[in-house]
Amino acid sequence: MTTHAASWLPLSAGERSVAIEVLVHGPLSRTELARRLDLSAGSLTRLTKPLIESGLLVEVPEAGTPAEVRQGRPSQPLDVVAESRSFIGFKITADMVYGVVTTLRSDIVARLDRPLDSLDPAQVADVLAEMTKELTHAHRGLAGIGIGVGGLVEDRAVVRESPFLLWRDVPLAELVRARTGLPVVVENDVAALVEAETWFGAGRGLDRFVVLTIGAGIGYGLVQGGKRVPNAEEDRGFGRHWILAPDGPLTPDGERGSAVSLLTIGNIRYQINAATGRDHSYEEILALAAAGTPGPARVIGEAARALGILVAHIANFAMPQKILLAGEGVGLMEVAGHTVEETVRTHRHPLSPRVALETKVSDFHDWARGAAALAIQVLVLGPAQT
Amino acid sequence: MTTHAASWLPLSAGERSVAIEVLVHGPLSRTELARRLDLSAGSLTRLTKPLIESGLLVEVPEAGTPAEVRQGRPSQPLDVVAESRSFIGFKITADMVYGVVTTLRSDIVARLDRPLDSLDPAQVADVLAEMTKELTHAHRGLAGIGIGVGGLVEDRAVVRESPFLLWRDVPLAELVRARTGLPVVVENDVAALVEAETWFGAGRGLDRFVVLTIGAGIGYGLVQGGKRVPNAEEDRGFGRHWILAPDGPLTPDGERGSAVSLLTIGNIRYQINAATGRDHSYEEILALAAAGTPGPARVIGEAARALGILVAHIANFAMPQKILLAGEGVGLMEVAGHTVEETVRTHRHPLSPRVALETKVSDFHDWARGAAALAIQVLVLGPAQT
DNA sequence: GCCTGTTGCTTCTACGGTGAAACTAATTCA
DNA sequence: TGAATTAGTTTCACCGTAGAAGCAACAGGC
Repeated sequence: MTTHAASWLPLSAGERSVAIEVLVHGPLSRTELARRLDLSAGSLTRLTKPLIESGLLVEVPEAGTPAEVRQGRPSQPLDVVAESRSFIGFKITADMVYGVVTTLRSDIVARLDRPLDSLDPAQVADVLAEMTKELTHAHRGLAGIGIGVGGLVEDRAVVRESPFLLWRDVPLAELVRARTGLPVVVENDVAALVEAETWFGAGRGLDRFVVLTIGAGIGYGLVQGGKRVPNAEEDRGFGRHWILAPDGPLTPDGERGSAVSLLTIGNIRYQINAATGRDHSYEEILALAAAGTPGPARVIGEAARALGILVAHIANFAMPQKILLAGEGVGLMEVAGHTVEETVRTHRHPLSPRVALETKVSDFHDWARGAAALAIQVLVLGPAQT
Repeated sequence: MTTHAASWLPLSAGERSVAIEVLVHGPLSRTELARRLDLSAGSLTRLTKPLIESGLLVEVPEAGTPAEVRQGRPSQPLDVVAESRSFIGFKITADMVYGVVTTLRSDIVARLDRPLDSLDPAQVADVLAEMTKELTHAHRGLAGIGIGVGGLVEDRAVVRESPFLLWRDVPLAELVRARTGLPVVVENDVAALVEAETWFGAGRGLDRFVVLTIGAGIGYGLVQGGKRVPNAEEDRGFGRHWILAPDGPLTPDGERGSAVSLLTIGNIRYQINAATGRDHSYEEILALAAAGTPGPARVIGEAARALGILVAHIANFAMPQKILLAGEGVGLMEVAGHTVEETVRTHRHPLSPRVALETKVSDFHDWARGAAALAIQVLVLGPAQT
């Protein structure tokens, strides 16, 4: 079970679609795969054989449902050998690198963080290489590295511009590849999270899907036809000009009443500080709001209504089958989720279906996991597609 | 050149893609087609041969550009014989039926309107059959009929519910087919317009495309991956709950400050009437606003700003490559287009690309043309796909 | 005028992926 | 124990495709 990643890379189109279907949708029998992919039973025997021989798939002993007793020969589900390959994901912030090791299924099996003393690209690459080395000891079969960075990334390799890291035109993928010898994929952090959720998370199998992240900034990712719509020009300037409440608060960052002003953690803290003169953490503010303290309750209430309007707009105009709210700043859903849902309702046609809204408070390891998922994609699909 | 539509219907997947490419993107040489469809030159010879033999395609004598002198054997462009088939499109309103005859290219070659005395389905079908008969005399090779109806349409055949026509569960396609013997496609009018624009109009060849219609109501059509996203549940209730100006006007129809209140023809006239006590036509109001008359100028200005916000939202969240404004109520673009564009800009990130906005004041014949285009699609693609 | 280079299209052939049908395998049920 | 049922395999014939070679039609240089 030692790795030689290239051995299963040259997959034919048919094999690839089988691999992806099993990878994303869990154990599936050949018959079920034939149904889903619209192929004949014979083709499935042919396509699965090399995948099993290469060790990517295995026959598993009939997934858990002995309750359902059916007549006839029992099916023989196939599953990916999730542990056969490992992937590393990094999320780089201004002062820390967060790292995870995941399986082929994008399950996190290890975490490792490291402070950043310098933002010099070479030194950052050194840190990543050291972390990789450390992780290699514990996890065999490392097949690739994914790196998520806030900023504009080109060709999944070069950081064209990152205001947070003060980088311009840094060939990060090459720097890390040279130090580790592993294939490296670099991507904008939001984009990576969106891809990961599309393949392995809330957006699994969906055609139209939106990820909205709230944290230090606002992130927006649109998926259609199972593919993320690229939006090269914007990167993370999202939400600065999405005016949700024309007479909303004025903050240091973002237009008056914009999504950024109303929803980002920094600006919510700023509003509380401006109103009370005291500095509170985001969690404290949520707790105060939940307890009914007037100031925080007002700010959080306003944020919830703004979020409701935002979600309604997304649902009305992009028509996704599901919207995922992610990031560190979606805690307000717990405190004011009902306000959000109510606001969504008033901004939607009564006959339109309820918006499938999923909330996932994510930490930096989730962002790192997103980057690792990208490495999985590239390895399975080959560098070309996606 | 007489018709037997079925003769070229059983197209293979390859032939169909060639037919569509030529149909939608004008005369193309075999080499150019090979490039676009990613096929070999040999395949193109094979695929085009039966299409030419069946009379769907012809070789045309090198399209107009003698300026461009290239070395080597000149290419031999192929084009559809647009006149080889005719299609009828109908748009049914509460008091009129608007009809057009189009070519395969969706060019209108004739128009014919008829008042409706009764809304009884059978009598309406009688009128349509009569009009069809009349049109048959002048235009040979009639291959199909498309019908656009405001309301909810199922399976492209049955009008499930139309508040305008007071219909429920009317099998209109069957009624008309039985009377004419021609294949009939029924569709919601906005959906038909969207399809037509996607194939033959502003959205030609685009992946992501939005049509926003303004008239008696608001219509919204989203196209992704070249396909219209179905939105069965809503039909034409669009925009009633899209709040664009929270303190906007209150009207008989639509929520306060909604797109419907601010933009539809009826509600703009209502606002002017409420303010001045006098009744004006939409065109008169636009003229008054253009002349600077305070009341109309204010209402139209407010409408333009609302439209700008709406367009910005669509651009921000659905990220289309182009937005088409259509319908009878887009005349305000001529009067206040700059206000719209300016408002769009302030609601978008400065680095995001300008929204490709196209305006097309359409009359009822354009709606009928949309329905005819649907008939073309169904005939070329076969009844299954789309 | 003629040769050459270039580009477009056609013909022919070998190949690979596909489904249909016949067959084997493993189970339930009577 | 055998019939019915469902899963998976093997074999084979069939297309659709690309690739190579060849033919066709033009421009440019001599």
